[in-house]
Parts: sequence; C-alpha cells; structure tokens
Amino acid sequence: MYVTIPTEHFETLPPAALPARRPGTPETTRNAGSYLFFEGDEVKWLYQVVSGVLRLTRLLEDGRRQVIAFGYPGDIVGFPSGGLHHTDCDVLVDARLRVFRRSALESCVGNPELHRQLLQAALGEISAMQDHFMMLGRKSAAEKLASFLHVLFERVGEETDGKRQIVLPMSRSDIADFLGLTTETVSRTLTQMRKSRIIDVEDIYRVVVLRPDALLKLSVGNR
Amino acid sequence: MYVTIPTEHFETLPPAALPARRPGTPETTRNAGSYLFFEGDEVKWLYQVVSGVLRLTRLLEDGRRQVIAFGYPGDIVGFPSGGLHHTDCDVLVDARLRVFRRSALESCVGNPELHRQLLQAALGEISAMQDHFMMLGRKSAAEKLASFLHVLFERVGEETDGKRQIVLPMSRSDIADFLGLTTETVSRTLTQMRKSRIIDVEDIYRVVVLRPDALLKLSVGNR
DNA sequence: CGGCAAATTGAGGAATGTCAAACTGTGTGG
DNA sequence: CCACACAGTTTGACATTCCTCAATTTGCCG
Repeated sequence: MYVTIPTEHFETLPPAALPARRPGTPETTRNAGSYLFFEGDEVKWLYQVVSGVLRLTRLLEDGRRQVIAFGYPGDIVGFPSGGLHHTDCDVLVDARLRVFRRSALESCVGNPELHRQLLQAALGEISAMQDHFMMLGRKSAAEKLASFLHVLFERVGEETDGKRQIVLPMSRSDIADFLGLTTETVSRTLTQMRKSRIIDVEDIYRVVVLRPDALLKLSVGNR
Repeated sequence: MYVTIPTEHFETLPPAALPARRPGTPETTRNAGSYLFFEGDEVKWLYQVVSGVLRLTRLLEDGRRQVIAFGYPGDIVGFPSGGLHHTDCDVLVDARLRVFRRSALESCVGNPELHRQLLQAALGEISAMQDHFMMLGRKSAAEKLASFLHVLFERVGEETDGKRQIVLPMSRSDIADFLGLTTETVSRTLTQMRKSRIIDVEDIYRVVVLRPDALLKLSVGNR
C-alpha cells in the first residue's frame, strides 16, 4: 500500500485484481512477527496478500529506517531486481498469502495469463510509487497523516456500530518511518485531528473517522 | 534517474542494459522543450534515452510539483499503468530515443527477448524508486543534494582539463522539486558545499567536483 | 501490583520554508 | 554595440514546521 493522491484523471485503481483462486495457485499462512524475506535474499517467490498485513522496510547503516510500504489484501510484494529482494518484509498481522514462483513473473511460458497479471501489478506499483513521491516530498505532516488515514479508510475501513473506523496494526514509529516523520509528530498530529473532531482515537490501534470529508480535504491540503 | 543509496549488498546496478541497436528498433529525435507525453495520455510507446535528458513531472492542482525522475541515457520512461501515462514528460536536452511499442512490454508474443528486457527494466525501476523513498523521507537537504550530485557524477561525470565535472541541464527548481526542497535551499546548500571546497560552481549549469570522496561521505550522512 | 515498552505531551532548538531584495546572465531592441 | 528588460539564481532576514530530548502517561503482561 502506498499513499496515492486522488486526481481527476484516474479513479483510484483497485489494487491488483485478485484473480479467483484457482487450483494451481497455492496459499500459505504466516504468523505475525515472522519474516518473508530479507534485503539481499534471492527472490524465489512473490506473495499476494489475501488477508493480514505485511510490512516492507529498508534500513540504513546508521539506523535510519524507511517503511517502503504496507502490504494489504490485494497487494503483491517481492518484486525482484537483479533477482534479489531490496527490502525486508515481515508480517504485522497473521496473513494468508498466495504464492507465485518468480518465474511466473519473469517468464511467459507456462502461464501467460498469470504472467500478464503479475506484470500489470508491477506496473501499477510503479505508478503508485510515483504518487507516493509527491506525498513524501511535498506534503506537510498533517497532509501526510490525513492522506495515510484516508487511503486506509477507503481500502480497509470497517463499519462498526455505525462508526466508520480504521484499525492500525502498525506502531506509531512504523507510520512515522512510512511518512518520513517522527513518532512524536505522528502522535501530535493525531491529537490535533482529534481536537478538531475529524477523528477519534478509540485506542492506540483504533481510529474512528468522524468526518471523512474533512479528512479528505485535509489530505489534499490547501496551501 | 533516481537517487539510489550505495549499500554493501548491491553494486549500483547499471541502468537497464542497452542492447545493441538492431534493425528492428527504431530511433527518433526530440528537441529540448518538446513533450513526449502528458499525464492521462494513453501509452503508445516506451522510450529509452540514447542521448539527451528527459524530465518526468507530476503536478498537483494547487501548483505544487514533483519531478518524478530525470531520464538519462540508458533510462526507460513511459511505463503504463492501466494503459495510461501517470506523469508528464518533456525534453531538457535534445534527445535521441529508442522507441518501443507498448505491446513489446505487455505481450511476450513477437519479441520475447525484448519483452524480457523491458520487464527487467520495469523491475529495476521499482527498486530504484524504493531507494529514492529513503532519500525523500529520511535525508537532510545537504545529504539529498550530495546524493544527487554523486549519482550524476557517477553516471554522467565528464573529465575536462583534468577536472571531473557535472553538467546540470535542469533548473534549480527542477532539482528542488526532485528532492523535495525549495530552490532557495538548493542554492544555499550548493554555496555551502562550495565554501567547504567539495565542489566548485563554474557557472549555473556546471559543477566541478573537487572532492568526490567528501561528496560521497556527505551523501551517506553521519547523523 | 509492578515493570516495561510504547505513546503522548512539553519545552526548546535546528533545519528548512517564506518573502523580499539584490545579483547575474542572456537576449532583444534601439 | 550598448542599454534595458526579464527570468533565474543567490542572498538575507525572518517565520514556521518539525525534530530532539526529556518527562509523563498509558496500556499490557508477567
């Protein structure tokens, strides 16, 4: 999952279409805390999230970290470059994953339709990342947070007791490292949004969206 | 061109290998100032830069702009998502371009080897963009500038009169919009690097790298 | 109940942005 | 050929955002 920006041109593309489960596409489950792969590993498999949440990270020697993306249902992770993984990937929420051989992406003999779909997913990834650039480079902390919540709200918002809410399985520092902020700024910005009655923070992991329109407006920003 | 980060794991991957010119791959030339495509256009062609420099940009309604990438020789631009372009692309320096049909990327019937190469280029793009995230999200202005110059130095540095120099065909605000800074900050940071004798700014478009090692060190940062 | 890690809050500071002025180089028209 | 205009760049002064460091607070697990 990247933070994309609503535009006139494009409807938010749905995450890579989830082709119906077929006999030939095995699934696996992984528990929270386990790692799917590390930076530098040879890519053997691609994973499509069916349920659960993944986290992709990249580390600098000095400890600075960037959360590259979160893997939500529909997302595909593990695209190789030079045959290798360029991020670490671990599981935030127990996950069911569809597994594809790397060759299914890289070779079109065998299953051309699957090959095509994985390729399209990779291309969608590129454009989503371009949007994310805009966000990292040009948005304020409030806009970043609002964009992030808005995307989650659209993709995995849940209706409970007539409240539209978001579950955040990641820590504040995950969010910070994803958006290019600090945990303190994330925290402060959330309380501000709470004080302006846009959201309500039920508990650390549960955000109720009181005014979706205001959230969207804030995410677009009015500089 | 993205700003990637030197790591232990990977040598800087050369930009997508430039397969030898073959009869079947037509070239075209475009003059500085002309546009190759606009955001929202249907993708008909992919372009590999042979010579010259391209600029890919994305615009927000309120005028904020992100330069997504610069296209230097070897780079391939125009990857579709949902069949459409998601950036504008124009020419900074008169360019020779190899042209590929979109179908060469999306279909493996016809020219499987070319298909494979374009796919690998797309995958390389993803990993380069991941590095760029780290840069946008986690680096200081000085580190950003140093990283940017370092990458250009490695890729297109020229030796002239025993001086290793970089030609910058883009404006300060292009650089700023690429790195998530303002023109003023770019300018100030350059003068600082000049004062600390890391670079010399011959003229607006010409930077002499006096101490490549110091440039690299600065780009990695020592926070 | 106590201890611990994560989150929040606060105070202060550093980095970067904003706005405005001065400078530079380049092209144009007299 | 010079003078001027203009756009891009640089510099300066100041404002703002966000970060840093430290102190609480909260929630969770033994």
